[in-house]
Amino acid sequence: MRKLDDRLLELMKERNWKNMTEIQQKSLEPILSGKNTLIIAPTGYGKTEAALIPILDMMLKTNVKPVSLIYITPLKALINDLTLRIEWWASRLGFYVNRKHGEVPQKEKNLRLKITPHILVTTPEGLEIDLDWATRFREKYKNVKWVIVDEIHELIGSKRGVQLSVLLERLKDYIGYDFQRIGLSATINDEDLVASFLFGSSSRQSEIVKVNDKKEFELSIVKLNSVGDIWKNVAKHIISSVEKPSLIFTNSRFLTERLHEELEEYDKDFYVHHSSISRESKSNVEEYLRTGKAKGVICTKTLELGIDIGDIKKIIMFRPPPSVASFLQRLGRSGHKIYGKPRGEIICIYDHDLLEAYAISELAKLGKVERQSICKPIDVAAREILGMILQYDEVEKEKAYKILTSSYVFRNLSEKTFNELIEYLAKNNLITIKGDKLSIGKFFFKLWNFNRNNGYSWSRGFSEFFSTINSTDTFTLKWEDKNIGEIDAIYVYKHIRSGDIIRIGGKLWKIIRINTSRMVVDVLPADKGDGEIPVWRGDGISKSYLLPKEIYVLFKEKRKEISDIIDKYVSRNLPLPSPNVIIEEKRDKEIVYSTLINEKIASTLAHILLYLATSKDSLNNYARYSIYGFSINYTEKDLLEELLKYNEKELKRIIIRSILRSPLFISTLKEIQISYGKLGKIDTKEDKLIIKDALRQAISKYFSIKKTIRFINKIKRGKIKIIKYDGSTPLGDAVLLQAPIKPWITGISTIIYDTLKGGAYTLAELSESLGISQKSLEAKLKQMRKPESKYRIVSFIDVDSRETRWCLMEDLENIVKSCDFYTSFNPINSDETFIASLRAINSTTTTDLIFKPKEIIDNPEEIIRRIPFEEIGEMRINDPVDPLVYNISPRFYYVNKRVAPYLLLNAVAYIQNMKYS
DNA sequence: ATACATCCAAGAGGGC
Repeated sequence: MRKLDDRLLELMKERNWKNMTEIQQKSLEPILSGKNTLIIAPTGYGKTEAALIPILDMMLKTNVKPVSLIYITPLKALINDLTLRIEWWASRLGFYVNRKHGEVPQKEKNLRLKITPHILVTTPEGLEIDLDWATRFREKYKNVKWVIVDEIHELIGSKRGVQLSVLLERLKDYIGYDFQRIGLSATINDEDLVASFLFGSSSRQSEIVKVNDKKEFELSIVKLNSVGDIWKNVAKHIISSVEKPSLIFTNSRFLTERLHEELEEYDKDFYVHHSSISRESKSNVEEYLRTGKAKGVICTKTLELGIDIGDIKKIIMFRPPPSVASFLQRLGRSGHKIYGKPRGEIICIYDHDLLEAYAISELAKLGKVERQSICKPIDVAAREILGMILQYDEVEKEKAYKILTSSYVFRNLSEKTFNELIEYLAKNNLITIKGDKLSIGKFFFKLWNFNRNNGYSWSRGFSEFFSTINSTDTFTLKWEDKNIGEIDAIYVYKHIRSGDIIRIGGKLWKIIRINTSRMVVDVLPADKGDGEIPVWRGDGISKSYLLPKEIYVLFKEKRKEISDIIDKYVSRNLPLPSPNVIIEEKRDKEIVYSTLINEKIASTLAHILLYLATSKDSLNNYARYSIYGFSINYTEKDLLEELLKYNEKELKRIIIRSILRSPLFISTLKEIQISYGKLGKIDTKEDKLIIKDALRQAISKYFSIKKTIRFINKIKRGKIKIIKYDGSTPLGDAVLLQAPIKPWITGISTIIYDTLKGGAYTLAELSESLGISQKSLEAKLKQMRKPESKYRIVSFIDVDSRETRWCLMEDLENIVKSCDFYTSFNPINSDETFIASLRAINSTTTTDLIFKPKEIIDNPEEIIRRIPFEEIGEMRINDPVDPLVYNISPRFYYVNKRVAPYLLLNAVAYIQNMKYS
């Protein structure tokens, strides 16, 4: 074996290294001989040094010029950590290191132009920015000899990974050198796939090195008694089982907060960590872990990967993780020292939790991990074409196509699709095609605007162009100048009012002010009160495809750990759960088909049933799906049976149509259309390219057409048996716990109706949550208050904020009674006398009614009786002694007389509020 | 009661 440079050996001594770890030794040879290398080992095995040390050795031995090495890693926190770690070695050898991500101070970033770093640590987005936009620094990249991609398993299945794979090809083409590629990864299923993905068009020899991963771990699985207060039981159990310091993983942000609320009753040394609390609070919590202050930290996936958080004694998982990969990552956060054995516990609540827990632990022991799937998102190709044009000003078609197809992901992108794509981009003026040259189109910098405040309402910040991650609207919680956390905008609009107490980051906060234009909620610390925990909306975590198969094995082997569940089937004379049996359970409002099934097949079937139900029934239908089956709330007919009548061709058509109707497809469409430069409504003819791409992306993520057809064929042939049962099963119960899916209804008024339901919103809030401009929304709202509207709405004045709010007519009575709008409908003085001026629709004469607010409060029916027409065209109030009131009185248009009393009270409350305060 | 996470302008020119 080649001898490492003496200076490196010295440094190892300085670090007190007796030996290099196994993975470090194994990596030396392939890297030193210039091979592209994929290094696979669990966290904590020293993978970074395994790649770094041989590269530093080569850097010492050859006369390298900066930038020599690019180190790419997916998280900002990792960049900060790694920079220090790399700097330790590099600075002692005379090499400069620089980091780049969105939160690095400008000053530090500017430094790299003065002193070019030998090693640059950044994200995929950071590389994108440099190639596309950093005109000067880009030149320095021409010296790059090595690229390391860290945590590659985190990138591979996502658009970020696709983006990176193209970027590497762009880099290679730009510098004209086939640099050496090194990937670092945790245990993965398909090593060869990851390798091809990373190595792309490089013609270097390649090698995969890995350590024989010991799958040893200590794991206990407990099921808690669900009698009594389940939260108290969980808290008590955790208190008895926790070992300082522990990580307590949950599967949602809500649950981390909820669990903390219970645990802090027993012990103050528990903390919360998830993505919606501020960076500052997160780093505090991480510090508490390292210093030993924290007994336990309750967290989500945020702590699955990332920076060193010290020695964790025990991992507690509150309900099973969604996949084996995630289980191993979570467990791997304990026993971090190389030969330490990870120790953990899974707390189960439901029967199916127990099934998943045993299945996951079994799979982990067998060394089975989920396979990654790579899809071919054309929207990312579009972005990369644009990136190349930014880089070169002008790019030949041929060159753009060649670079794209040299990446592993787009290797099969046909010339036809490529041409369709660039012609479409040209049509939308994102690019201009002149002969065989592509250049930037006049719409590009309007869409990707430099100054969002001066831009059009639809324009995006230019910086967003570099990221493939789409972000949702959120409000930032601020206490004075400090960021506390973030809450979904929709949740703020629907549930938060000033004065409320909320719980976030494990602390209570009082809402002081909601600023919708700055998207900021001002809060103050509160020390008591029942804090409401916000709900954040995500995509839904899908469960591993390995689970239903492995759970079937557990049942086949009649494992004693799940004997309670087996008994429930045996005692009901039912066959044990299997992929070959569907138990059709008639439940309260829905039919549940319980079985063991791939989640994507279940999802496809649920969507088909929903589609069939909505075409027969109403818009109130919903369906559910999970690995335990699917359900539909339509009981008139057996829709699954009906499905068996169709032939394969018809089936396929129905499946596509159901998918096109699903919110999953629609949101995918909305997400990607911006990359194509398409704003507003999609046209089924004009925008076929986007529709096709969205359909393919949605299908690969959420559905499975082929497998579903095969599944239905199996039912037809009797290979899958359907058993009707007039009762319930544990798997059926699991299906009913899933959130229902609802049809996407075209037609803006239904969407407005759905959004308004149960609440009252301002125009700005509605426009924000619906993504419709205020102007067109207002026109629609005015239409919807007219008597002929299917969904009747009304507006009133929110006296506290003096804004107009809109709500459903049917909801007004409840809103009047709710404490949220108390001041808006309860006049300060209800003994004053007012005159209501009413005009009928299409009439010019007005009728006046004299009333005191008190009379309305006491007997609203009386004033309704005095109104001479059913529908009021215009209504406002007057004061017999103060004629000015008429001018400031709010006007109400198209009001049904049944709700008029409430609006009169609203007008009085508003006027008195103006007069007296 | 419900369903996670990640990312996001360079660099010239002016003022002190």
